[in-house]
Amino acid sequence: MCLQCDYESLLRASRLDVTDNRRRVLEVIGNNSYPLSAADIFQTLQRSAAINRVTVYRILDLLVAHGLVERISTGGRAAYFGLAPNEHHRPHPHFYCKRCGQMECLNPESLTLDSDAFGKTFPGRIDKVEVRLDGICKNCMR
Amino acid sequence: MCLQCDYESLLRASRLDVTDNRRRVLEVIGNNSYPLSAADIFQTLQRSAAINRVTVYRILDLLVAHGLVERISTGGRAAYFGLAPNEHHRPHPHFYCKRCGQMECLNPESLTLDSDAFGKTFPGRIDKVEVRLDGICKNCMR
DNA sequence: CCCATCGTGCAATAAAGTTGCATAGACCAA
DNA sequence: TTGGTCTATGCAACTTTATTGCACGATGGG
Ligand SMILES: [Mn+2]
Ligand SMILES: [Mn+2]
Ligand SMILES: [Zn+2]
Ligand SMILES: [Zn+2]
Repeated sequence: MCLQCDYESLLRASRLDVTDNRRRVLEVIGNNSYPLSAADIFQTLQRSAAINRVTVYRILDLLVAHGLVERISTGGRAAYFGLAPNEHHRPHPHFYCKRCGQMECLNPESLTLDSDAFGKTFPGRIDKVEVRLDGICKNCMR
Repeated sequence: MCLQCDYESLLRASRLDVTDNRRRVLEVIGNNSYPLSAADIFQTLQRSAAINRVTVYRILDLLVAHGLVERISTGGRAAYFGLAPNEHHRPHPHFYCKRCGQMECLNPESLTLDSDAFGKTFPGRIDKVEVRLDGICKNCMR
């Protein structure tokens, strides 16, 4: 959940036309405290007003391409989506429960790694560093 | 590439019957210096002797379940497979080139993170830590 | 008004992986 | 040897997740 983010402004800052659907997709992602799958987002949106599944995928691609949303891989098949790191959100690792499929955001301090130093010596372009822990969450443990 | 691994012994040590197909799948994975997709593995195997696509998937599942092979996620849709960490192979991060789809194994020292300490305080079970860098590889850069 | 562009919907398609079912060989007990 | 059971494999069908092609309506500038 991002209380400091104004989603319309975020869209405009990326020079994207603000449409209802784009704002709604970004809101669902930004108002949630953990990343969601495209199916989750689609279902949530459907509850308030009709939207097409393909439109959701296209908007997700768009928001990822413009750096507003981050595509996060899971140990499973579907991608998850969360707000991309920005001034209010530092990059952080995620935990993925392979039993219930819920993803958790971990504290940015909890696991640190010095990728800047590594990037200096790497002979390619690094766009993103993803740290994911897989396992069974607290709820699914008992 | 693992020069120290005897694939038949690895299978037997996991109490798996040694079949031609299982040995061949494990060999393709172990003899390669970077992780491969199921499709890559299937194609490679086809070149030496016929095998069914489904058999490859089933063997991969089996080897992953027994901890001989590691399933590695990419920024894309298909999973990649590499030898699981063992006494000869320390866990290490990977780099995934989103242009050519090639995955590289990075040096275990290159990016370190203290997940043991974190695990102590986490109220769930952590089975695996995956660190992946996404970007464009040296070859695709120019 | 005309035209171009854009956002969206809907149907079809694609990519990656999974499931159901049949069969052939291995193994074992009688 | 026979009969029974189990396992690995193959093949077809299917599922899940995502993408593409095409149509259409809204918008906005000349
Ligand atoms: Mn997060
Ligand atoms: Mn590796
Ligand atoms: Zn769970
Ligand atoms: Zn490349």
